[in-house]
Amino acid sequence: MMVRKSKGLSERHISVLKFLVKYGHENGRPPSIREIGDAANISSTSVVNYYLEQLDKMGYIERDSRVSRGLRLTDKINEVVEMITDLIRVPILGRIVASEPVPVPSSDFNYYDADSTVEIAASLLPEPEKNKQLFALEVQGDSMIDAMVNEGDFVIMKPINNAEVRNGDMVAVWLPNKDETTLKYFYKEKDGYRLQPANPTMQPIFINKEEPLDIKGKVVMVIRRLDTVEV
Amino acid sequence: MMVRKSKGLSERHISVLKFLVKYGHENGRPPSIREIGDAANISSTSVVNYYLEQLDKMGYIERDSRVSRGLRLTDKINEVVEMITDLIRVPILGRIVASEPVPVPSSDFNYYDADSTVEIAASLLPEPEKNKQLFALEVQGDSMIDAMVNEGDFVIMKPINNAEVRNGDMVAVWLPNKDETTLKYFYKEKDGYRLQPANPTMQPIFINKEEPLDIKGKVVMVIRRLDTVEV
DNA sequence: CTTGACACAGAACGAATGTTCGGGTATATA
DNA sequence: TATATACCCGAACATTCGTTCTGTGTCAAG
Repeated sequence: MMVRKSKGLSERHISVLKFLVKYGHENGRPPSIREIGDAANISSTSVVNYYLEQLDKMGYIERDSRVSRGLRLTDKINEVVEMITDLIRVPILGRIVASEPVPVPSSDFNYYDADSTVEIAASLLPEPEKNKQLFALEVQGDSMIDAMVNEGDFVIMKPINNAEVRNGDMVAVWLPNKDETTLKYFYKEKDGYRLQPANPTMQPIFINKEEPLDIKGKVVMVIRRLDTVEV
Repeated sequence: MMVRKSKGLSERHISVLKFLVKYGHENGRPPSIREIGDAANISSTSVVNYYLEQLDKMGYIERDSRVSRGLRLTDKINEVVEMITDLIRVPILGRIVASEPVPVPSSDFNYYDADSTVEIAASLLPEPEKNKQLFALEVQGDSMIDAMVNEGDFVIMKPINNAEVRNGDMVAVWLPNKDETTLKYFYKEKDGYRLQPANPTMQPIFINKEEPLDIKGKVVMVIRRLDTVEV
C-alpha cells in the first residue's frame, strides 16, 4: 500500500505535478484528467479529480470549472521545484581562464568525481541538448567579463567542433596565435570569422580564414549562484 | 462582404492568430474551436476548422487530431508578429543623462509629437502596466552603463513617486545632493536605501534616511534597436 | 469494536469539443 | 454561360472530457 504522509505532498501529488510540468512543456497545453491518470497510474478519473482538488486548495494549481484542460500551474510550484524537476548532473571538468585552453571531456574515459558536479534543471535546457555529454567549467578571474560572465559563474557547455558550429552560437574558442581562450558569439563572414562579445560596448575580434581557431564547445547555459548573501 | 486576398493571410487568419496569442497568454492553454469562433465572429465550427487547417498548412500552427484544444503556435508566428500584436505608442519625452534630472510627463497637458514615439508590443508588458501613462527616454552617452543600458537605448518608464516604489523595482532616481540621475534597483534598508546597479561587478550606493532622493519613475522595459546593421 | 477520515475504483451522465457532410453564395476564369 | 474555387453556414455525430455518485478497503482514534 501507499505510504500516507500526514502533511504536505504525497508521492501522488508530486507525480501529478511532475506530469503537469512535463506535459505542458511538451505540448503547450495542460493535460486532460484522463491523461493525468494514465501518467500517474491512477485508474479512476474521480481520483485524479480528487488530487487536483487538493492541489488547487494547496495553491499549486488553479482550475476552471467545466472547461476541458482547465487548469494552470501557479507560481507556488517554484517552492517545490526541487521535488518536481528532473535534475541533470553535469561534471565540472575544471576552470576556464583566458590564458589557458579549456578542458574538454575525454572520449574514452568517463570517470568524474561525484563531488565536482553542478545540478541543472532539465526543463531549462533546449530539448536536443538534454541527453548530450554536457560539462561545466568554473570561471576564474574576470577575464570573461566581456561575455557578461563573472568570477565564480559556471559555464555549461556542449562539446562541438569547428564543423558543427552555427552562426549565433556562443562558443568557447581557443586562439593558438594569441594563446587565448575566449567566450564569444560566433559569426561566419566572407573572409573569415567574427567573434562578437556579449557585452555590446566591447569590440568584436576578426579572424582570417587562414588563422587557426579551435572551437571547444557551445555554451548552453550560465549559472550564477546567488545563495551566498550579498551585501 | 469580406475582401478576398489572393495570397497570404486574410483578415480572418490574422484575427484567429491574434486570438490564439491572446488566449494562450491569458489562460495558459489553447482555446477550443468554439471559443475561437466567438472571438473571430465565425458562427460555424466548420469554418473555424477550415481556417485552422489553412494555418496548419501554412505552418503557423500545429494540430493534434481528436484532442481538445489540440493546437500549438509555431515559431513562424514571429514572422508576422507585427500583424498580430497590438502595439502601444509610447511618447519619447527626452533624453536621460546622468548629469540632468529626467523629464517626466506633465499631468495637465497631453500633447506629444507624433514622430517622437516608440512602439512596443502590449503583450510584452505586465498586465497592470498596460494602460498606464508610460513614457520613453533615450539614453545619451554611456553614463547608464552600470544599469546595462547603453547609448541609443530607450528606457520605457512608468511614472511613480517615492511612496509607490517597491523593493526590487528598477527606478530612475534623481539625487539632489549629487546632482545626478541614475538607474538602479531600489531596496529599502534599516537606516536608508540601497541603490543596486544591474551590473553585478559594480558597487551599490547607500543613501541615508535624511538625504533627499527623488524617484521619477519605474523602468518597465528597455529597448535596444538592432535594425541598423552592425559590423 | 465502532466510527470516521482517507485513499481509491468504477460506472454513468451530461456537457464540451472536434469532425464531417450537405448545401449555399460570390467571384473569377475559361 | 458554364465551371471551378474560395468562403461560409447549420446540423448531426462521435469522442473527449469534467463531474458526480455509489461502494470498498485501510487505518487510527475513541
